[in-house]
Amino acid sequence: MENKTSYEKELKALGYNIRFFREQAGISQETLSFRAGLHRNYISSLELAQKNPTYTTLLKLSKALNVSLIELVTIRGE
Amino acid sequence: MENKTSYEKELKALGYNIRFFREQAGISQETLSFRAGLHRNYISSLELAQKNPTYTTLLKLSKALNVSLIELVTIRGE
DNA sequence: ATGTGACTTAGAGTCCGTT
DNA sequence: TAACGGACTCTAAGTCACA
Repeated sequence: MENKTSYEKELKALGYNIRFFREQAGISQETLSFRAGLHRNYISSLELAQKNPTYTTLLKLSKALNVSLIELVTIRGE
Repeated sequence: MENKTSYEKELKALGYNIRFFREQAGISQETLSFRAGLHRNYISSLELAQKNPTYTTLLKLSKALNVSLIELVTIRGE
């Protein structure tokens, strides 16, 4: 992907949150990928902020992690 | 697109909200498209729930409409 | 168990014209 | 002004191999 200029901060926060909630749930990327119906490598890319997910993908992730969409996209620590 | 089964409801709510906040702001699809840096026809498709925007596109819309992302995706009236 | 690179294909997003 | 159509371009998203 590489969208270095626009919304880099938001994508990084999203990736950080996905990893945070996933580890809090004590599950691997692979397990999350099963639950969300996404590919394991794609989960990895999202956590590393290398991809820009679609709205429905955000919904899948929020459902699989059992957190609200707002929590998923919240920018923490600033 | 056509994703009739999954997240149809959420996409319709999003489209409805975009239109609602746009009309509340008293601006045309074209004006909104300028502000958001998106194409006029694409705004139309989103309002009609025919497209599934990316995360950064949601952010552009929320910024252009001057509403929070949460307000944009809230499912009302049920 | 996760990251990366290369590749493929479905769909996001643009642009044209017409209703 | 908005909806609709088709034809595009680019990237989201899926799959595989290997580190």
